[in-house]
Amino acid sequence: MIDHESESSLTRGDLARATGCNIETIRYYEKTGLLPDPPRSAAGYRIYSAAHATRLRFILRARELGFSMEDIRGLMGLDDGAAPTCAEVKERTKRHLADVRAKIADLRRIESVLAATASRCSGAEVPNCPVLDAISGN
Amino acid sequence: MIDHESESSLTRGDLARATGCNIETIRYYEKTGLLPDPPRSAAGYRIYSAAHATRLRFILRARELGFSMEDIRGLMGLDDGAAPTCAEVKERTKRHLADVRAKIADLRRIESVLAATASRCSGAEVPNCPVLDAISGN
DNA sequence: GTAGGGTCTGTAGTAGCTACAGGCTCAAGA
DNA sequence: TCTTGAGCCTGTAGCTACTACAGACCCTAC
Repeated sequence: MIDHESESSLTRGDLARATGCNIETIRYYEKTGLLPDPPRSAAGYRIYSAAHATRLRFILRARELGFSMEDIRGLMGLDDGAAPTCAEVKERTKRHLADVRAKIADLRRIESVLAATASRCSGAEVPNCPVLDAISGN
Repeated sequence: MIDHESESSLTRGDLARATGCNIETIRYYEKTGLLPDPPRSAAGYRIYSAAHATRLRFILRARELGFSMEDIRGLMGLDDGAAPTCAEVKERTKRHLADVRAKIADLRRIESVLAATASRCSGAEVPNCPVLDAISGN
């Protein structure tokens, strides 16, 4: 059906394998507009090009860096139709970086509480559990 | 309807105010079994006791520490019907602590990439954006 | 009596996927 | 040529942990 000799003509499965992305995720990104609807074969099969693969890799990398789909839409200029300026990208990145740092701070606080209470715990079959007490606020 | 002079007879709104928990969240916790179904007044209004408030505070504190609802169910002995031993609690806490540390490590990796790329970004209206290049893998 | 708040139920929405069911299509082997 | 199995198609439901309604009921105070 699809010419597999041409390197830039991919089925959904091909694209999934080429990018390591779950095949259902690709459909999801299309549904939400992160990926454009690809052209179809006569039988209705999606036909992806190398450009789709490049764009999907961008999305996946941005997701690895913790950007939300909303952020990614912005980074790709899908929110207002125009490619964002470098200044806009920097602004978005800085906002995201601040979020990441806030999350790290939260988790560190949690970590220290957990580590402290777990270390006080004998692990024996005693009635008083320091972990449960700590959660209860005793 | 409900005797507000007795300190351990609360409506859903009372309980929400007393614990700082969203009123809808209380219903959600009941639906999922984290909180027991309270008795009802003649008109069908829920009547909570001080025990409910204590239990809800435990749940909220555990959530603050990042425990999942599944974890909390375990900590309260709702998964197998019996209160967990101290050893079981310690084990759960250690597993959760490992998760938290893994998340911190992830976020730190993300943070360093974001900080490095953002700092390379001029913020000018130039065509080449170091952030987008970094995401693209260039 | 009535106005206002509170409460009740059920349902739908959020993010970011993931996992089917049931049907169609395609390529390869007998 | 027929069949078999893999792949693709669509729509829908599930996940976590909530949150936000609508529309009906109830309770209290004036």
